[in-house]
Amino acid sequence: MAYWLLKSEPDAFSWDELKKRGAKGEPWTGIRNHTAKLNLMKMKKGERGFFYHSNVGKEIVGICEIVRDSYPDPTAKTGEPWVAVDIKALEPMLKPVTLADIKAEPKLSAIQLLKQSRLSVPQVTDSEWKIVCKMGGLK
DNA sequence: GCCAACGTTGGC
DNA sequence: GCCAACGTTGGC
Repeated sequence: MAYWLLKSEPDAFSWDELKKRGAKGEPWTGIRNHTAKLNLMKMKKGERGFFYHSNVGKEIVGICEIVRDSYPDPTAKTGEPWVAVDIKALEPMLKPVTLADIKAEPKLSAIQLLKQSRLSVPQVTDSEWKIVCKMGGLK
């Protein structure tokens, strides 16, 4: 079981909007970066990710679940290699975990979110996942 | 194949 | 609004 972090600017697509999609979820399209694409391709149905609001908020607001393995991104031009997955909202953080919180936690100093701040789909390790869940008030 | 120029992302 | 990081493009 791998864990992920999905960045979204809430002005473009927020956690609340994802929640409104319900169990059907939402296609996660528009990734145009090869590192992020490789991560999308590794995602398997049933795996989980943190939903992070970039720019506005800068905090992890909830947990989402991958509900469909990667498939060709319908918003890509023909012949382009980009892929998408579908995700749905699983549960909100009881307390959002901010970027400042993450930076202030020594155990999270190696998290890819901090190491590669521009990567829109970084991976999260098992131990990082547990720490952030705890910080967010979840078991 | 190198590297300068440029564009984009995202934190501050 | 600025700037650092970094990916991409294009000239050589």
